[in-house]
Amino acid sequence: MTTPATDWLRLDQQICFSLHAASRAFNGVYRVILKDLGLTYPQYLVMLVLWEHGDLPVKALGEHLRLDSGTLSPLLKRLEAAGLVRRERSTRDERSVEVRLTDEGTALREHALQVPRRIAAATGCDVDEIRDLRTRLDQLTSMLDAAAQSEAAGDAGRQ
Amino acid sequence: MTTPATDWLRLDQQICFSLHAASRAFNGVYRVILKDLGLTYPQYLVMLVLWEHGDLPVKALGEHLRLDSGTLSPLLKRLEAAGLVRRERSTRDERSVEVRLTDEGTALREHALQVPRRIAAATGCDVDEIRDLRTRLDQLTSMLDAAAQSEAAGDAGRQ
DNA sequence: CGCGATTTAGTTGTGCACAACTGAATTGTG
DNA sequence: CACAATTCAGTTGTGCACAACTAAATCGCG
Repeated sequence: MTTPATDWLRLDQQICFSLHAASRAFNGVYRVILKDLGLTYPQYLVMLVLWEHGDLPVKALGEHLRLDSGTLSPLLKRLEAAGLVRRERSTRDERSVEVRLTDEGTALREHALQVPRRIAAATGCDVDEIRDLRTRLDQLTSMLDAAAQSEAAGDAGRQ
Repeated sequence: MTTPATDWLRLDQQICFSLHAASRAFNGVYRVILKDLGLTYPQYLVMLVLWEHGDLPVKALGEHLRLDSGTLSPLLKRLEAAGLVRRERSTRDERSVEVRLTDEGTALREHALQVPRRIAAATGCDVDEIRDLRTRLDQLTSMLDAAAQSEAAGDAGRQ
C-alpha cells in the first residue's frame, strides 16, 4: 500500500466535495431560471412529477422523489398557497391525501417548457454526455443507498 | 427536431434529479459513518479543510468550501460548542475571525482516517472510476457557475 | 368481530444553503 | 486628514432534508 491513510483524507474530500458542489451549482442555476415561474428547485421537481403522472397521493409523490412527508407536507402547503395544487383527503382511504393540479398548476407547464433548454445550455454538455453522467450517478446512488442500509442495520459484520 | 418540448421535461427531470439524488445518497452514507465522530457532513468538510490547511480565517474557509458566512457562522459556533475549534478575532484585522483547531479538534483527525475507506467501500467503485466522475462533475460545476453568473447578470441577450 | 400491527400525513426540532441585510473595521481617494 | 466604498463576520428569514414522533385510518390475524 503506497498511499498513507493521510492522503486518503484529501482524496476523499475531492470526491464527496465535487458532488456536493455540483449539486449546489445545479441548484443555483435552477434558482435563477425558476425565479420567473415562482418555483424553487424541489417544488419544480414535484411539479414535473405531477405533470408527468397526473394527480397522486403524497405517498406516491414521495416514492418518485425519494422524499418523506416531513419534507413534502410543508412544500405542498406552499404550492397550495401559490394556487398550483389542491390537497384533498381521499374518500376511499382517509389516511391518504391526493395532490391535484389546479388549472393554474396545469397551465404553468407551458411556461416550464423553456426550462430544460436553458439548463442544457448552462451545462454546455451534449445529450449523450449528460446521459452517461446520469447513468453513472444512478449507479452510484443505488450503491450508496444499499450501503446506507447495511451500515444502519447490521453493522456487526463490518470488519 | 424529432423530440417535442414535452419530452424534454422528462429528460430534464432525469438529469437534475439524478444529481440531486446522488448528493442526498452520499449525504446519507456520511451521516451514518460520521455519527461516531459526532460530525455532520458539512462540519466534516470544514474539519477536512482545517486539517489540510491549518488555521484559517472564516473568509478563506468559505472560499475553499464555496460557502458564505451565513452558512459558516452558525456551523462554526456548533463546532466551537463541541470543543473542536476556537474562533478568535484577528488582532491585525479586527474584521477577520481566525478559526483554530483545538487539541481535541486536531486529535479527531486520527478517528477520521477510517472514514474514506468506509466511504470507498460504500460506493463500490474503484479509484479510477471515482476520479473520472470527479473530473466530470468539476467540469459541470464550473460550467454551471459561469452560467449562473451570466443568467443573473446580463439576461438581456438571452434570445 | 375485536384488537394489535401497519400505513399514511402531519408536526417538531435540528442543521444546512442562501439572499438580504447590519455593523464594524479597513482601504482608497481627493 | 476625511469620507465614501469596500471588506468581513454575523443576523434574520425562507426553504429543504431528515430523524423522531403523533394521530388517525386501515388491515389482518385470532
